[in-house]
Amino acid sequence: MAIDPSYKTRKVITIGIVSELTGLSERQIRYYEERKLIFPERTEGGNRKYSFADVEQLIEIANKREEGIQTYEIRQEMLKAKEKRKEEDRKVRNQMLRGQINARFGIQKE
Amino acid sequence: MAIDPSYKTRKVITIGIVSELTGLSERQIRYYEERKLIFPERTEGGNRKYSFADVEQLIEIANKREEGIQTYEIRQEMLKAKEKRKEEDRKVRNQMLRGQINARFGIQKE
DNA sequence: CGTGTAAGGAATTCTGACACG
DNA sequence: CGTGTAAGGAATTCTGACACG
Repeated sequence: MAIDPSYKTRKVITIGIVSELTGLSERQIRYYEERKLIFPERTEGGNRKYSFADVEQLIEIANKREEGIQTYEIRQEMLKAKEKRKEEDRKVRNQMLRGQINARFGIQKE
Repeated sequence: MAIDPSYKTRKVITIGIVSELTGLSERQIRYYEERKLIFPERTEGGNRKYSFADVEQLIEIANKREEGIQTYEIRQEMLKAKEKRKEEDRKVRNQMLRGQINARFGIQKE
């Protein structure tokens, strides 16, 4: 969740390729960045770099746009989903912590 | 083995990024292609596109070059390894075929 | 053999703006 | 709001060649 240089999340694809992969115009892709729906990295020279995860994200955005959903709403949904993931993460951490405690001090029934 | 548009094998990375990822110069990367050690695709405009698998391949090549192995030898090793994979594949297919036959006509012991 | 480099040109990408709506 | 486009410039990539070794 912090150090993940995997194939899916490494930002290595230039905008032209992303355009081909998604069917979106470069204009659209840049605009969705402006609306904070996507967050490419940059090369030294300033060119955008995307990951496969970004490509998938863009395809989802394209689908929602086709349904007439506005970028602002899409952003709200994304933020909501992010909160949800955080909540899930918190629960898992608690579970694990509980597990650690039980392992050390024995299992208290009830 | 034929239709695999996965993150690992999709050719989507330009040579500049590959250079950063591998630590090799663009000159070296192009030369290894000339020596048939790597096979990028091309954009419409003629620019090279590599996959993550290519990047890994290049790193292996770089390691072997550091050991002083010549590109010709590296190519020979690659071809040998490829033959080996084909052989393995052939065996697996035979196993599966045998399985099919047994499933239909019963298992002949000995 | 393997790699660096300068050369000239072409493909790619960038930003800010105008347009339409 | 979301997208197209022309504009000018900068970053990226391409090929073929010369150099060294």
